[in-house]
Amino acid sequence: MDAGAIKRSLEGSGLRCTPQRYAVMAFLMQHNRHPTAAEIFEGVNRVDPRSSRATTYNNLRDLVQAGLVREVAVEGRAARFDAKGMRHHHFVCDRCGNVEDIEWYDVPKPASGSLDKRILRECELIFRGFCAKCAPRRASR
Amino acid sequence: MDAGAIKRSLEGSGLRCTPQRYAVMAFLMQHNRHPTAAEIFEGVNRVDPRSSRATTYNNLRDLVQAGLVREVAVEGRAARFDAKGMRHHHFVCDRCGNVEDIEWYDVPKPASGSLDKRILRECELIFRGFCAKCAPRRASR
DNA sequence: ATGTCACATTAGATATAATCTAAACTCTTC
DNA sequence: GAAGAGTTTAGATTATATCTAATGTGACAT
Repeated sequence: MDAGAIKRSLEGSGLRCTPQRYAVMAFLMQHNRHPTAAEIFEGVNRVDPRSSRATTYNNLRDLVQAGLVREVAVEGRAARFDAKGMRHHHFVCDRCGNVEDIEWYDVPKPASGSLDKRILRECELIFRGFCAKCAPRRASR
Repeated sequence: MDAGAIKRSLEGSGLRCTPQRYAVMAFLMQHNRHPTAAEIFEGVNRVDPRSSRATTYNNLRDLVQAGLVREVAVEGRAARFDAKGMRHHHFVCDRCGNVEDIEWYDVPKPASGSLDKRILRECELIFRGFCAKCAPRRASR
């Protein structure tokens, strides 16, 4: 996705394309490592248009509300974010905590009885285990 | 699960059955609402044997390590916990943030190609949408 | 071109969640 | 009853996120 496309998707969601907001979005699209807010803040400021912490958080909130970014559900302290490109599931490493993408495939819905009156919007799979880097060393813990 | 069973499962995992630790475990077994650490702390102290915050966190960590308790993966600030009884999936309400259980059913594993060198231990589904209480009011947001 | 208004950004203060520290306590075993 | 591993404690500290109030910015009607 190029610069114009990011701009259009922001404006299509009723958000101005400010340098700070653009930078957050662009950073997320280049990194599919599911960075934390702190990493995004740092990464965005390593380039140039210095953005404050509050702005980074504001923009992440706005982007999530606009549906352009997803907050990834993982246990652990800091929230992690993910540009909503291709759908995918997540793999969380028990040892190093990294979150990786797993190719998307459809998941069977629960029986309508167990859903009850709930309205289902989406679902996501979380796998756990050892990532490729940690698997060989899994003895130490 | 009665008092003796909790005691036995703690000791079976090499953990002493202290009043504070017992209380955390018992609280989690009575509430399948996936309380946060703060709620557990409060709930445990509402009864009696006053337990400090650090102890509550220590015990939660120990119980998770022993495999008796699961830390639930949800986005949002505070970690949530879950006594590992029957397996189940989770439903997170977009509006009120509550986490509810969905009856367990088996989930197809990813193609071994997309797993690569990773070692898979378990997987969990997270559904999102509106819970039964919020579904009728879903317009306001 | 300029006044205005909604939207954005900022630094720093504040709130919230989790962990650390060092001392004290409590079993169990000898 | 001394010793040692494991546990608990209050309070300090760190990490993460949000709030505040002032300022900046751009679109648009006049």
